[in-house]
Amino acid sequence: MLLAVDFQSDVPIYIQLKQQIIEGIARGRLAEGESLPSVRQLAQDIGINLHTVNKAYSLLKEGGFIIMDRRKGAVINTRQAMAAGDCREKLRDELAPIIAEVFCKGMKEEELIQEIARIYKSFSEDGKHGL
Amino acid sequence: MLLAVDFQSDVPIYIQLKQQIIEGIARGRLAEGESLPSVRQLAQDIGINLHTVNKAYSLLKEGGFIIMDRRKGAVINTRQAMAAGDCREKLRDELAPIIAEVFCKGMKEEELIQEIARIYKSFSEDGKHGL
DNA sequence: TCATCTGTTATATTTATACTATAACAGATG
DNA sequence: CATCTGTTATAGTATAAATATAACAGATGA
Repeated sequence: MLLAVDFQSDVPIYIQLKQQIIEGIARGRLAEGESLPSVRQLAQDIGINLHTVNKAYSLLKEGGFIIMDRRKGAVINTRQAMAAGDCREKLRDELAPIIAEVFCKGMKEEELIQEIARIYKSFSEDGKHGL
Repeated sequence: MLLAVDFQSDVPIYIQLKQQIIEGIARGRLAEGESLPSVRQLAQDIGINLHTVNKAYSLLKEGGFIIMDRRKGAVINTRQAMAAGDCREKLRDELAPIIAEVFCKGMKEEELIQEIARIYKSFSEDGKHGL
């Protein structure tokens, strides 16, 4: 899978990597059991330091998205393992400021939900091919 | 309106202020035409530097949420007519990583939309009292 | 066995951002 | 005229991001 890092972004590189890999899993481009490049390889490919990649992998491991295997490297975990833990509260804290802003800007509930549904479906439909 | 700053949070103080004020507008606790405290007053109340408050106000002004008036200070702006196209793209960029994560964790579309609707309604219902 | 790859850890440095501190200026207020 | 306002400038400190090297133990394949 191709990872594109924006060095001008105010989003830290290790966060960009983490997000893109999670999106890759959601879209089925990274299937369960598949291996990610080694921290050194990926760092070299992108042109960044291996510690930056390692930080992204550590977050993914912490979130249950990957498992570190001494032989196979970073392996995409099972969906069941990813589902562990409740994410509702974290989700609300992340969404509230975003929704408040578009609410003030006059976006209607139906428009917002339509936008959400569109993003969600973009994952589930891509996933059909990957799984 | 009461502003509660979490000094332990990894979210910068000026972002917390901005978000809470936008939420205050969304919930109708800050009505159109109402004035916010002066940067010096608010900074003293919270116990932070006036520049931190000023940064939050600058972002709110930039986003069209308030208007700086030499006499009345920071005044809550009239509900903005949404610049639809511009807002949508930013919205998608912010939502995609969040939705990808809960998608991987197995949250169904209906659950997600229900959660979104709940947050949205919490604004529109609070707004009934304020407006 | 041995060279090579792996993740992991440690330490140090540079850079950027967040926050604070102090000061000053121009416009508005009473 | 003293006092408040937002705004700007400058400088300092603290923390986080990213880099640069280095080393270690486990695993791999020749």
